[in-house]
Amino acid sequence: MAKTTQRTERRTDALSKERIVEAAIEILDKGGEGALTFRALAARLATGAGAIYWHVTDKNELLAMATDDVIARVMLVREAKPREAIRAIALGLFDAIEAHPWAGAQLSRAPWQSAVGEIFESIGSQLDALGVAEQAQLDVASALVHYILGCAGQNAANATNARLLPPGTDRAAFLATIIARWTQRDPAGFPFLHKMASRFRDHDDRAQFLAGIDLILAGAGTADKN
Amino acid sequence: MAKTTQRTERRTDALSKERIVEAAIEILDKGGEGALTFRALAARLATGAGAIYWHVTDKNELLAMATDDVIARVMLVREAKPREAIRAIALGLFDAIEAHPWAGAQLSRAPWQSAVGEIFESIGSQLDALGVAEQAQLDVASALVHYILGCAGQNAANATNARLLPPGTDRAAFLATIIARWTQRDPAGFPFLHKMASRFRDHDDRAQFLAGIDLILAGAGTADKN
DNA sequence: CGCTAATTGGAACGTCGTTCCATAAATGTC
DNA sequence: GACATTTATGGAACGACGTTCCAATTAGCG
Repeated sequence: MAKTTQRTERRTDALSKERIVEAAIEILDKGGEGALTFRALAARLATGAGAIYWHVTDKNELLAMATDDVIARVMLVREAKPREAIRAIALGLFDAIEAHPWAGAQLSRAPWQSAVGEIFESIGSQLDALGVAEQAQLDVASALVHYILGCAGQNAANATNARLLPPGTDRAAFLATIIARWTQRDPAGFPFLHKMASRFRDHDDRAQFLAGIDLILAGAGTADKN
Repeated sequence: MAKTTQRTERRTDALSKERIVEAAIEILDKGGEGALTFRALAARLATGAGAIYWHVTDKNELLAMATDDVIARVMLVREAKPREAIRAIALGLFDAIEAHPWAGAQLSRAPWQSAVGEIFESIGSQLDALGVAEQAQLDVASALVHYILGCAGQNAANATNARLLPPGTDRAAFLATIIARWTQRDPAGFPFLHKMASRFRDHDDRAQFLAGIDLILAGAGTADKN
């Protein structure tokens, strides 16, 4: 018996799921979501498109694996205080999605990905220690995850737009354009947007993201504990 | 002078932005996002693809207009109490997205759409009356909108999956499958998901969505006013 | 070495968004 | 009413994509 089931590498440059995902992430980071093509991937790996399909079933699977890969690196947070742990997880996700916007788009588009399961678990498992009643834990975890996914989608869209805009355009000008477009049709009909326009322009995305997390945690009745 | 700039209809079945958007919505509602094609649209309108491009610049624009159209019908809420107004807007959006899942996907993918501006305004303009401090209004409105967009994307994904699954599959089985897939890799590593699995299965999406809204409003310090 | 199964690379298929263009219909001008 | 001009139409054609197919190559094994 004792079949040597041991997998020996065919050759050093052999294709594998890992190498394919790695190359896909590089392409996505450099060129954005639209740049990931089986042809581009095949060119970068110096092979044909058909060979890739031997290791990967789908473009969906490929995107899912790339996203899981990028997100998993961030979920390793170990903070003692539950409140800080949740904030650290959230901020880690925010930074990861800012670095890899395509992953944000993928998360909000396919919320049943295993990465979302890990996010759910990481956040939810802190709620006990935070003092959230067991009855409310699902609601709180779900609200946090949905809020994070919403921000993820928005960040991804921002990055995509930034890629399409002339490179010199800065963020303030971009936001001003958006608000102008929103309010131009009926200037009197958008008092709130007008009131907020200035604050909108020079706000810090990251700080505002965190403010949303704190808002939800505060709503869970954990304002001044932990 | 007095040029008769008055537009007279070319003929009764003439193409127009309105008719195109209307047909697009019908296709999207019946067949989902993947069914909207310029060819399918041309067939339904009994014309050619090129003719559509005379009225519409892009598929993006088409999807944006369809989404704006479907969302605008919902933003007309007029409630006296600000808290109830926000809840009514949110629930209206939830129902609209459940009826037109493709619109949810589009919203979370393109958050600078004018529909999002209207959502922002509708919600934000209630915060004064709700007693939210002006300094916090942007944070609260932003958290609400992002949460809603996150749920929108998730609902859209659910609907798409439901379309792909065998028609008999019910929601409980689907959720059980997801959770099983999430937790199978390392059963001991996902205590929270296991603890929540049963509650996950038979929860009411709409109620949970509203719970998230209330959570954020509670965090804004408006728990027992209005 | 020779056999089988795993793996490769590239051609080919069908579909999509979009562009192009030769018409046709409405409008403006005399 | 006839002609020129703008507005609008519909279908052919282009290039890119995801995916499938398959002949050729290579690794493992007796």
